[in-house]
Amino acid sequence: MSEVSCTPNVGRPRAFDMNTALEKALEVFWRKGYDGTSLSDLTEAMGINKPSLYAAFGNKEQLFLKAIELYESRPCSFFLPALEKPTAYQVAEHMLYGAALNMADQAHPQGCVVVQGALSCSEAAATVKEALLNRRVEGEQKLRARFEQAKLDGDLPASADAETLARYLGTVLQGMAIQANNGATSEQLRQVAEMTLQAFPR
Amino acid sequence: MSEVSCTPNVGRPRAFDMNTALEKALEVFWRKGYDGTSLSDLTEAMGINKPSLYAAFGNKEQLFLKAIELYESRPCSFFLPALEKPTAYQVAEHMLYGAALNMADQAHPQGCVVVQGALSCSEAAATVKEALLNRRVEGEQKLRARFEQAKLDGDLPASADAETLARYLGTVLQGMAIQANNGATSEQLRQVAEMTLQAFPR
DNA sequence: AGGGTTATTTACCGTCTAGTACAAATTTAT
DNA sequence: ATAAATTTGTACTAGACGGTAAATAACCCT
Repeated sequence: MSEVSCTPNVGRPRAFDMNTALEKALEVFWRKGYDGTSLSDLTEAMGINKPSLYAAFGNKEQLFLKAIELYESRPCSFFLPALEKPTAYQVAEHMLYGAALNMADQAHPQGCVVVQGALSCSEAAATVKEALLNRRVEGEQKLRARFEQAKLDGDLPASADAETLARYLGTVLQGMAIQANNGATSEQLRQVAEMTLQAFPR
Repeated sequence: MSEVSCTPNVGRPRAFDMNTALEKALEVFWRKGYDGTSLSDLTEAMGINKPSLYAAFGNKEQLFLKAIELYESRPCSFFLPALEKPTAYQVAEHMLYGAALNMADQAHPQGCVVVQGALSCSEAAATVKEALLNRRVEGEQKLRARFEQAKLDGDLPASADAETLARYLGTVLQGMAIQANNGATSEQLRQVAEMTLQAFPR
C-alpha cells in the first residue's frame, strides 16, 4: 500500500513547521498583496531559504493559493459558521458582526486577503487574481443559496430577492475590508453592521 | 514678469499631449495597481519613451499621484456633484446611483482606482498607498460634514448619527468598487444602491 | 556502519526593474 | 545663420526579481 502522509519517514526531516511557515506567508501576502510581496519578504518572514520554500510549496503562486486555503480554514473564519445560523436574519447578523470583529482585529493585517490580495495586479498575478475573484463570487452564491433556503423555510418572505440580498451583504462585507484598511475600528464597523441590518427583512 | 505657462515657447515642442498621456497612465494604474504596473506598461500605453515620461511627470510615483488628481477631476466623477444635492437623502441617492453607473462602466477599468490602486502593496508604494487612504478618509469626512449640515437644515433628524451614516455610505461605495471588479453590472449595483437607501433616514 | 532519501546552504542564472547619460533633432529668439 | 532651449531616441546602469544547480547535512532502514 502507498503511504499518503505528507511527512515521509525517510530522509532528513524538515527543520521548520509547514503550517506556521504558511501562516507567516499568509500574513505577508495579506499585508503587501501578491505583486507587492517578494520572495525575500517571504523567506525572511518564514525563516527559511528559497530552495526550502520551493521544495515545500512549489513556487510563489502555489504558495499564495495554499495561504488562501489556510486563511479560509482558520478557526477565526466567520463566513461558513454564520451560514449555518437558523434564520436568514441571523445569518446576516452573524456574518456582519463577525466581519466587524475580524477585519479590524489587530492580531493580523486589517481587512481580508481575499479582497485585497490581488485586486488590481500585473499579468503575472492573473491566476491568483482569478482565484480570489472566484472565492468572492462563490461566497456570494453560498449566501444566495442560503437565502433561497430561507424563503422555503419561511423565515424570508416569498417576495424577497435572494440574489440582491446576497449581493447587498457581499458589498457591505467587502466594503468593510476597505474600511478596516482605512483604519476603522471594530466598534465603528459594528455600527455599519447595525445600519446594514436595518435594510434587511426579518 | 515670469511666465507660468507649462508649455514654454522656446525649445523643441513636446510631441505628445500630456493630458491624454496621463489618461492612458491612469487607465493602466487603475487596471494593474501601482505595484503591478511597470514603466514598460506605462510607456507602451502612453506611446512615449521613458526619458519623456520622466521629463514630463517626474517619476512613477509622481505620475501616479498626478493620474489620481486627474481621476478625481474628471467630468464623469460623481462624488463632489452628489454632495451638492439639496437634502441628505438626495446626496446619498445620487452618490449611490452615480457609483452604480460609473464603477461598472465598460468605458474604463471597473471599480475605483482610489480603492484598488494600492490597497495591499510593497514598501515602495507606501506613499501612494497613504495618499489613496487619505482620499478615502477625506471623502467620508466630506460626507459626514454634509450630513451634519443636513441636521442643521432639518432634512436629517437631530438624532441621526452623521458619522455612522457617512461610514455606512462609504462602506457600500467602496464595496461597490469590489463588486464591479467581481463583474457586477450597473443594474446589479443599482439594486444594491436601492437596498442601501432603505436603511437611510429620509 | 553504510546506503538511500530528503532538507539545507551557498552560490548562481537570466530577466526585468526603475531610472539616466548623451547625442541628435526640433523649435524660438536674435 | 546661429545660439539657446527643450524633447527625443538609443543605449546604458546597478540592483532586485523569481527561480535553480549542486554540494553538504541529517535522518531512517537494513
